[in-house]
Amino acid sequence: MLKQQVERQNTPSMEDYLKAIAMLRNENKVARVSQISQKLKVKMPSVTSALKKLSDKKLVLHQKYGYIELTTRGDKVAKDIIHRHEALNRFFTEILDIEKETAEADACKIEHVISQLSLERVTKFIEFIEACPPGETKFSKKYKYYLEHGEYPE
Amino acid sequence: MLKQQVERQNTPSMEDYLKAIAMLRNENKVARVSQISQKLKVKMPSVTSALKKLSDKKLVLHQKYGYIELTTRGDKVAKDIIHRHEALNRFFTEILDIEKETAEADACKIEHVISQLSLERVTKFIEFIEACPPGETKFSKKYKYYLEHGEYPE
DNA sequence: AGCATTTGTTAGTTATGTCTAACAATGTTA
DNA sequence: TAACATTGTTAGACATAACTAACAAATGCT
Repeated sequence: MLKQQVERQNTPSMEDYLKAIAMLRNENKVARVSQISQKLKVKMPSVTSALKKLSDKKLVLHQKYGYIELTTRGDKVAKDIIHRHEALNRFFTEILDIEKETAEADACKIEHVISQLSLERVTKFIEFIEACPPGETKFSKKYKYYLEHGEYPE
Repeated sequence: MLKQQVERQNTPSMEDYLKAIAMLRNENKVARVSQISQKLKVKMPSVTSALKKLSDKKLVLHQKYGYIELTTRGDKVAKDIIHRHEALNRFFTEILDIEKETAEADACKIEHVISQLSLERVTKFIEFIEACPPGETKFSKKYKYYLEHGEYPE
């Protein structure tokens, strides 16, 4: 799988910028400084300086007043983060039954720090729970019952 | 429960120091600068300056060249972090079957960023899995089978 | 007691990553 | 096209949290 190559010389902040750029590109076709600024809730000069850093690291293409694009490498990193985010988000909402906003917020933090291995296991765990065979009541259903009543369903 | 009072005006770094002090106190009776330094893998001047900050915030008691103690407030914060750590660690090792070192490392990161709500749900989830009624094979066993064989046990 | 070692502190540097204020380029529109 | 608004950049400040080098206190040993 070789995901190691993609990992952890990037700070959480850098990862957030890459993720934002990738998401804006999908939504709007182009990423602009103002939009990244809005999405990440930082001021524009922070974006400019982050872009400089990411350019130096060959993760984005950007020249003064110009459009912003991810390099192939940047895109790989962004996709990896988005993937981590989605796995965690699913785990929190679908398995732990956590409300959307909290799940989002937690995924946004944890995606930057969780190890590849744990993420893979989380993914497998979701698969496992969803793959529950027809005869049995889904674990998630049982868990939700347990959450409400404090004991196993009959 | 009022755990909110205890949360998130403390940086990850501060939380690490408080945790280390609490743990050393339990192991050794006294926390010393050199030991905190070793445990957190930072140099001693970093510890000194962190202690100054924590003193200002009334989380530790410390005077020059003297012993280091947690205040009541500091102790509460430390206990909360240790509790988060333990819950996450159990989840990773017992539920996801992740190896000790990775589980530890991930818990150490995630304990600083996970929300109270998600942590509570993780705890409940562990309870739920362990509380599996006598008749049924434990979920964790089934999951481990699934991990190895890629499909549900018969 | 006196010297050496260990432990702790101070001062000052560095790296991130944010911010504000001021300026510059771009775009819009009358 | 000139004026204005929006967008982006630069310069410089600030906070956090680490570091090294140099010094000071405490401890241990003979």
